[in-house]
Amino acid sequence: MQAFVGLVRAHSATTRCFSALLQREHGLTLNEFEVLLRLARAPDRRLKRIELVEQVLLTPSGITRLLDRLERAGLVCKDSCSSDARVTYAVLTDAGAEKLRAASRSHIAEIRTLMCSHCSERELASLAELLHRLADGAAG
Amino acid sequence: MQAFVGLVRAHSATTRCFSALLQREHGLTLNEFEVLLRLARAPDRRLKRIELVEQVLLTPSGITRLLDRLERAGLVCKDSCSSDARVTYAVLTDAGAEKLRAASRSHIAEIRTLMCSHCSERELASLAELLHRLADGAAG
DNA sequence: CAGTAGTACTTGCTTGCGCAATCAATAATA
DNA sequence: TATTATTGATTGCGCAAGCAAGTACTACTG
Repeated sequence: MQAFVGLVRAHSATTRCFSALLQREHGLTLNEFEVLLRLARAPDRRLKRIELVEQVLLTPSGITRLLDRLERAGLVCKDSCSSDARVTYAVLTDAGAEKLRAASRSHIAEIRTLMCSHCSERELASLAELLHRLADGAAG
Repeated sequence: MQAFVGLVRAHSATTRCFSALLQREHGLTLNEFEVLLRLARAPDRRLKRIELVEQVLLTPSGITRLLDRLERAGLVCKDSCSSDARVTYAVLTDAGAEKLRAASRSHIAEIRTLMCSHCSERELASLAELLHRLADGAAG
């Protein structure tokens, strides 16, 4: 129970920190940043929308709108699938990759500072492990 | 970094789980639930708005609106402060206390199930500790 | 082949919340 | 005592995201 309250608090505290910074400096949401990150790591820098839904834990409608915004900004573009006309891919553009690089610099530095200044390397590792277990438990 | 991604994922996964249930069964947001909880624990079941801002980690405007909703629902009422005319207290009503009791039953059970089924008692304790440290680090 | 499920997205509507600006009341300074 | 800061709370506005309903396509079943 305490753990859960901690989770909610830690999330809103850190999130507000980071998203304010991301927003101000690069005009990106945390979720948008994560989507760009996932795309950058994906083969051919492309993912189906439904894969993003699972990875970023938004609802389908959330993903649709998020990608709309990124597309309007030129950071991402759509592509269709030849084998299944229902699916549309999201593809990271060069501009998107560049944006991600720029945002990563300040953002990741910020995260490291905050996280590391309060926890040891070892603690962070176990924290990450526990959280992933929780996330999978709740979503899957 | 992994820890941070885990934090975001774990939060949105668990949060969506719980808040969907709370919403459906009791018409409460997670934040609303937390506010009711804090009020119930406070002396005289009353807190200044600013105290809630700190405890629940919303912005002042968020608290104002949240309390508006709770007030319309009759779960909370306002009270003014005799020594400082700027502050207004939020006071838990009997209906609010009753609502909290009802919601707690299912909600807390749900939380325990999810959390405990994936982590040991010991792990949860350290998780809670780490998260609180992070939250305080980011907010304070 | 129909016809029924099921899947991948999209769209309209609503909501909760943050930001910035504002007001009112108190504290601090001249 | 006047004036300026500071603090607690509220309000207008905008935005991200969830839900529910709808569209388009594919896969199963008789």
